Amino acid sequence: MSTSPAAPPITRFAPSPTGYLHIGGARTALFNWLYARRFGGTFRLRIEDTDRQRSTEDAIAKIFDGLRWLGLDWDGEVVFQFARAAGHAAAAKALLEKGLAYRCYCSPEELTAMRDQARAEGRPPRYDGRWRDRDPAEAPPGIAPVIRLKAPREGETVVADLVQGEVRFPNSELDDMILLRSDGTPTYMLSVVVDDHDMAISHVIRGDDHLTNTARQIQLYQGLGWASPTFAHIPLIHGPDGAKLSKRHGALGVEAYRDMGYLPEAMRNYLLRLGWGHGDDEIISTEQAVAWFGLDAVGRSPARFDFAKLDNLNGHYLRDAADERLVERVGTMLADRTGVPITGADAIRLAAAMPGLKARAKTLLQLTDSALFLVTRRPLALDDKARRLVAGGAAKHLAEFRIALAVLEPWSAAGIEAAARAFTEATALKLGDLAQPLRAALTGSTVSPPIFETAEILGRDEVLGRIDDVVDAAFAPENG
RNA sequence: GUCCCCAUCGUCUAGAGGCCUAGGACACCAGCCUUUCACGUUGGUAACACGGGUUCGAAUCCCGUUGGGGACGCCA
Repeated sequence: MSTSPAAPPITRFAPSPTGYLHIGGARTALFNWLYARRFGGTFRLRIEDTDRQRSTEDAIAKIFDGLRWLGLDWDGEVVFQFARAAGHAAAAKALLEKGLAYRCYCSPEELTAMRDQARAEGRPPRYDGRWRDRDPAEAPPGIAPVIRLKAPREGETVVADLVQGEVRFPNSELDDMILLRSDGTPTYMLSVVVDDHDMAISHVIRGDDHLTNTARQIQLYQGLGWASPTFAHIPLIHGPDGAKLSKRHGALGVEAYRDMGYLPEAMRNYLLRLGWGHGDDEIISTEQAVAWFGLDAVGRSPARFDFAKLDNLNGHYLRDAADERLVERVGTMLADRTGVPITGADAIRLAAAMPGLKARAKTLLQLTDSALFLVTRRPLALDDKARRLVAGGAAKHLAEFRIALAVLEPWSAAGIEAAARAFTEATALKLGDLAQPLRAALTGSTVSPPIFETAEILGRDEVLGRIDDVVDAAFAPENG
């Protein structure tokens, strides 16, 4: 059934630290992590920081944070690619000595002109190999050369991909790529190949935007005389508009999802289902995913990112989450919101209300919103719908019901409910006629956890006070 | 433009020639439950892009068309 590797696989996630860890990268990391964990292998992290201009410390920190938040732990030390530049250059030199690479003295301007002209003439924009067989003696003075791979011009290069199948590229389509820049630093193409080889990476699982690169990289492996790793190119995640989700195009960093109140386990489940499936299963725990994951079930078509489904999954995991964990998160968020730390009676109320609250929220943000009334100081500001509910006769009923509440013993949800039912029976009201205004008075809203339970949690003094606030406002002279 | 990839409900997907009058999930609509909302539950709307083959038989295989996406940097 599931194709298992001959030996424990070694996978890697190799982001470039030029921004945050975006959602597509997160999924790539997840798949690599899952594959390694599934087959008892190793999952490594390599920071591809060879672009010194654009790599930043901040971006590196964000990648670490993002992976940690997602719970994707890596094995061994993080490899920083730039630190290995000398080794990359050595590989290029070796190729040069074998006659499989050459110096090219074209200036960047010359190359741009070459590409522009090709495009203008409807030809593919590629380097024409003008220095491939030219005598280095003809080199113009004062120009530092780049080193290019002398790639085969005949035949084809085939990528045997675990997801995409066998993909063939005519070698005529692949030009002589640059290995070493004129300043002697290695390019991405050279670095990945050398590093993946040196790190003994067995499976390269990455976005399929790298598929064409793979053909070139295979040429490099061949030139270096190394065996290629196994490749698996997973389809990209697209935005709602169907275009590639990238840093430049609407992709959010994982920390944005964290801040929007999504749980890491929900993210993992959602990302897993984008491009991978296991029959009709939808809710898949990470443990289950580790047991089931395989590259043969990865689809080949791109998927669009859909917040509605993420919300649904997050709601599920929220309901599943331990109350203490949610209390801690929501407590912090409430404190940020109100500027007052959640302690004492507020903390007790929040903890008591959590089971009822979490059943109704899709995100931690919503959960925080819905918990706000618990820690808000009187008098509460009622929203429009709530205000309408306590207008007129309802306030009178509340005032009357308050009398019963004031002497109710013991103070419990069941007791309050019994009192409410007795009250409505005696006054020929429907339970909702009392419960809804009560909800409005106690929570300032028309939506909340079960109101009798909520009343118990709030405590008698607070409940009576909140009722008084509403009743007083209703009967204040200026309000008629 | 050239090369490469993709194509099942709005979205994520199941489907590896007959089990498909195409299944599930999200979203949406209606009902039930109910003190509100949510959960849960019942039912509903909704898809094999198109055209040719191959075959007794095609969502599944082949070709083409169309549509979408990706790659074409001294970025990664």
